[in-house]
Amino acid sequence: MSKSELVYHVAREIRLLQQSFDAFDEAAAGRLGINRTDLRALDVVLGRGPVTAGELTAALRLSPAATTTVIDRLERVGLVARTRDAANRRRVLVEATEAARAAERRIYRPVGEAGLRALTRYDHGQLETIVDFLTTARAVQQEHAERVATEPAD
Amino acid sequence: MSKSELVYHVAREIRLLQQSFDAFDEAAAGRLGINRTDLRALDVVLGRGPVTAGELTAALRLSPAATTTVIDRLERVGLVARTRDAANRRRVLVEATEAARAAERRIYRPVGEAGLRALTRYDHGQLETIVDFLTTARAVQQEHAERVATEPAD
DNA sequence: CTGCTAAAGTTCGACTGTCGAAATCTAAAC
DNA sequence: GTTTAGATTTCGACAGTCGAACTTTAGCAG
Repeated sequence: MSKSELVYHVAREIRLLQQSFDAFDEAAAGRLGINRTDLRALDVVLGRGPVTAGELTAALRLSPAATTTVIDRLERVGLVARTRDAANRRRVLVEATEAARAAERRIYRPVGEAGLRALTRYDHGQLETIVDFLTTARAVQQEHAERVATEPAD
Repeated sequence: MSKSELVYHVAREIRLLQQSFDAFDEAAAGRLGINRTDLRALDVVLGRGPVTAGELTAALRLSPAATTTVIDRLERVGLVARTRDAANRRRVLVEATEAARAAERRIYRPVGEAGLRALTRYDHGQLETIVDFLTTARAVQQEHAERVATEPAD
């Protein structure tokens, strides 16, 4: 394959990879009977441990009002528990339940392990190339997201 | 950096890359004054040329009803034109306007070019590694999306 | 032709997720 | 002890999506 063909493939594969992540998230949300926003919230809670409602608001970039209902929904299906912070009773702490951690194991662990296994196929230099590529791609993407967001409207 | 550190970085960078794509789409939608669904629809129309409402419904995985309103919104802001197919007057053809193509040039072309430039830094073998990585990652992701979607509920 | 059935979109009413503003409850400052 | 500020929730309104019913057009059987 020529270099320009490879470049074309990279562009194409990136799109497909995005779509496959999307499909995975959709499947995970469906499996848990929750929507995508709630899944993102659960991800944050599972990843960072007990978190305040305010932190969740910031992490999800939602309004405080919306975050309240997100927590309500997750609590109602038993994936999250709400407790008032003993040290500062204005705060609400949101924590993943055992059911949520079990779901995490069932859903995310297998794909994580498969990912790691797949990466063992690459040698050290190849992994460096991959990391470099991912970092560069992200930098380009962020730079242009910034440009598009700030550019004059017309 | 050790191999296991590199593997860790790959996982982390993938997450960040996803987020940066998300941020870019958000910025693009904001710039055009439309929502994310409408942006996806516009993407399809720009990419495939004139498309029927039914094809759009399939591509976006929306209901026909929702697709109608997507087209309504895009038409109202002048990014898309609706015409009845002369050959089969039940069909509605949706076509990108010149304004939409101009927006595409302003928003997407610079990032596309930057992406291509960035890829020229890699030699042939490195590009092969990158393509292989992307293809593998997608395969893993798709396989597990399938698993999660079909697995028994508990 | 005529009438019937299927196809492609649209309209309508209901529901869900999100928001801004006002309200509630708690902590801190004076 | 009253006031001010902080964290979350409640409330009313609005946008996006859906399923079901409806409209228009095509294709076909008689």
